[in-house]
Amino acid sequence: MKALRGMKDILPPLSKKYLHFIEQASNRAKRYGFEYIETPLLEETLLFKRSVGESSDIVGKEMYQFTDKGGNDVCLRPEGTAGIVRSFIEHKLDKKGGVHRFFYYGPMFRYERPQKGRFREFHQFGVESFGEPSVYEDASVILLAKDILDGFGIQHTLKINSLGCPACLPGYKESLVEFLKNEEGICEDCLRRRDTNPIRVLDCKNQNCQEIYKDAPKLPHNLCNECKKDFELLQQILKEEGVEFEIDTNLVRGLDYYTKTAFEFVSGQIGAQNAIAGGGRYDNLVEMLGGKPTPAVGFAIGIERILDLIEFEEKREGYYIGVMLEEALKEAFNITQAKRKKSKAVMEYRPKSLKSHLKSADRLGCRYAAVIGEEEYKDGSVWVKDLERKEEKRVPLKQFLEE
RNA sequence: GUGGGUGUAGCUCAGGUGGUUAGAGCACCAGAUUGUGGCUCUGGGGGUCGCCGGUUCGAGUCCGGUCAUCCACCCCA
Repeated sequence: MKALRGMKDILPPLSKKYLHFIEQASNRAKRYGFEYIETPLLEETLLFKRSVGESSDIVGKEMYQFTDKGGNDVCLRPEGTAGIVRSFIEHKLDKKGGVHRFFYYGPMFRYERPQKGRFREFHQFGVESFGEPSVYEDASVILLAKDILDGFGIQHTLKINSLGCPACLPGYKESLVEFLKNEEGICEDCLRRRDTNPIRVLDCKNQNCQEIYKDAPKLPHNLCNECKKDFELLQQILKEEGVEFEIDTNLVRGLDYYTKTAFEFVSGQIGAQNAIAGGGRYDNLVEMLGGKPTPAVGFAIGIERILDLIEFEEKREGYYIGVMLEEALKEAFNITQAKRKKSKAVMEYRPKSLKSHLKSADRLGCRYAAVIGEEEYKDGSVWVKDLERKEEKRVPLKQFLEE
């Protein structure tokens, strides 16, 4: 038996790195006022069709979708935002008013061809902020993402763009479609996009298309006054915070729910799948899913892609406890349990040579090796060596337990 | 969904034109050093050579298929 294609077990030492990341990222999110939320991995298919959008590749061809035994059309979540918005509305937080900030992490599922940095089951850490229309919140969310990346010393480039709002985006789409109609030689995908979701042509990877779109109308040049003001203020805030960024007028993101601010953090060190975090504002989504109109902004970080970029070394920690004679086992087990009340303690049940114990203690990453040999057994003491400082001593059991 | 690379020990990989019992290094266990970790030396345990089929007296080696994996396209975190 093997794990399914594109699905990976996370075992040590990688799992240590994983936990470490979650811990650090969670702490940073809490500093910004975000609280933990967990929603089901399985949701009604309709939720993603309505939010992520049927024209997106994610919903169009990458969902793990099936009918459950009750006849419900369900699917494994391909992303985190939709479920949280559903939960936000279901628990009537939209009616309650005020600002609600959540962070989450966990597995997402997309049926894609696996590749470097791309798996069918992958993990995201993300945040969602509801109820705050101020562009300062967009900036906060971006700064939080950057804090997390910087905390791990991850090199990155930040790209930002503004997609506009219902007041200006439709007009832009029209002028873009008009432009596309007069051009020849655009790829088949783009022809399809022109009819379903025209702004998606902007991030087409086809070089020929990009050549053509150089003359296309640009998103930031067609914003309404409010969107324009916000986009400018966002840039100003970022500059004042010393954040480097570039404006990518072709950044549109693959999920249909984004409005206004869109951003992406990319890394040049992890292969073709270079987006390590992405997000933006989605002021219409709560309403689209049946809630009271509520502005919102958030991002998601790809954990696997981050883990590829961070170094994590565990320090020597705790006790290794072993015996050199069978009779001392019970005693050793007792002190192991006692030590576990305060620190890490691992015990070897097989009596063996001191040399062999030290080797094991070293390999297990323990700071101290405590061994009971014949002499210690006789006079109720234990031999302890600090593997880091290379200092050793023989102490009475009682004293050892109090250390 | 499309293209290319790769599947031999826990890991990294050798195994010209088919030929006896399939190898190395690292890792693991033990001993040298009978109470001192990372070094050295010696010994030991480990393999359905991805899987199925074909060719052949004989296949790790050749052929076909299949699966897995990696990388890229695409898409995205």
